[in-house]
Amino acid sequence: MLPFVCGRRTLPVIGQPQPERADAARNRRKIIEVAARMIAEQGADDISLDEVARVAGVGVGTVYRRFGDRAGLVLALIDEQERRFQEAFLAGPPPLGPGVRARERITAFLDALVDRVVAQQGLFVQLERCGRTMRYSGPYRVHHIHLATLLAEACPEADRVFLADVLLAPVNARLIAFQQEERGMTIEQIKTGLARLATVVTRGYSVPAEDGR
Amino acid sequence: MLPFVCGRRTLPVIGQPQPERADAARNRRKIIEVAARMIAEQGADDISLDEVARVAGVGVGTVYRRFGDRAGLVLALIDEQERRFQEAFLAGPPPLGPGVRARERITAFLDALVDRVVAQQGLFVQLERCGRTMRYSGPYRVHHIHLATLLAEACPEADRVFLADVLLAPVNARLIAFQQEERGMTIEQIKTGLARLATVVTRGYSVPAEDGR
DNA sequence: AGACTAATCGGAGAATTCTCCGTTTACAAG
DNA sequence: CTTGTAAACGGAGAATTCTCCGATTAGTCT
Repeated sequence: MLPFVCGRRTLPVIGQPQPERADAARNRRKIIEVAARMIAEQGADDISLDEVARVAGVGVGTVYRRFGDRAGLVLALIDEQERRFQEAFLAGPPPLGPGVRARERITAFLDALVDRVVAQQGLFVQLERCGRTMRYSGPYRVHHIHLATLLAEACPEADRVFLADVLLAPVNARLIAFQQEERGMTIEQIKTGLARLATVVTRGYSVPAEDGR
Repeated sequence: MLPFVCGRRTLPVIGQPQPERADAARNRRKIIEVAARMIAEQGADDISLDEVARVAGVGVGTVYRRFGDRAGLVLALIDEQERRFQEAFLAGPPPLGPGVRARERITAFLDALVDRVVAQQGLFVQLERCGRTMRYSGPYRVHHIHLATLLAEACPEADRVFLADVLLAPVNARLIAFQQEERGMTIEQIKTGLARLATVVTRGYSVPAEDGR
């Protein structure tokens, strides 16, 4: 799976990445368009790549050449909104962007991340269903680095790499769906819970644990 | 998927659950045996149910009749060890079983759960790959109730239902695999991190959050 | 323009998951 | 032992994901 395809283009052996050929770029755009429309109409499940290819007027091989596999296409669709989100928390207005203390930004980030996941819930669920490492590729790594950086500022004592994984773990498309459907929780309740968690954690890690661990 | 199959037997319309017919029980056992052996030999990925059926000497239809789908078979294999684990934390010796204060049991439980997931890591990963609600079925619910009960004792102020989800979220086969392979963490480090998290959280939730949330 | 080459195209087909349904079998009642 | 019937069997086949490779085309170099 995904032997050479990475992000937008095939990796060159060495040197400058060459642009995609015109027909390839056209097909990429067309496939993304069609897939996005079909998902908007009938949900992210039950989308067969065969059908996407047929509607887009290309062969199945082309879909797989462009995106590697199902997860690759899903990730491409996620990436569209992801870029905007990343800009918001990296350079947008506070409290999501810089300008306030780290603790506040952590809460704002988790809050926005919940919205982010809910906005493309079906796609995020698909991402987990697919290729095995996709869950922790691309967007996850960016979120992790960002959160770990904020944690370093909020509680320097903590193991920020592990703690960032911990805080990101509950912001999971399937868990959120489960909490909504089976526990009857609202998004607001989930956000509130995460905010309190972040407060407790950032505060708690500033003092050593009682058993020294 | 899984229209009638639930746990070990087909649901009767009403009244006492009837035992499986002899041939059905024999096939169930044989399929589980064969699947377990194949997984021990070649890993949990790359197990085709067609092949399991062929080796077990039954038709594919039988496999699906017994277990509903791939996830059902995976869950059945998980259940074998799960029962022992549940006995251990419900009625076994402390600190996993009863006899010490809740905080200690929470740490012991997370510790044991990590071992539990690692012991059948491939199967747990499969479980997430498969049917969409399987991740939060069976074992998860039991773990959640147990942890929520302990949390109620350790920090009565907290929203124990949500908090239990939060503490269970990082004990995830794929996340652990990712932390091991890509972050170079050891199981020991993960356990230590979770223990500290549990300490911080149970301690922190005993006092109200600063912003009142 | 013409030709060369490397990238791309596309669909047939392999592998896999799961469904359907005609046939067979267990087992309980007479 | 026979018979009735509900349950189980099993394999053909539908649907889907992904691979392979001969045919085609875009872009470049004379």
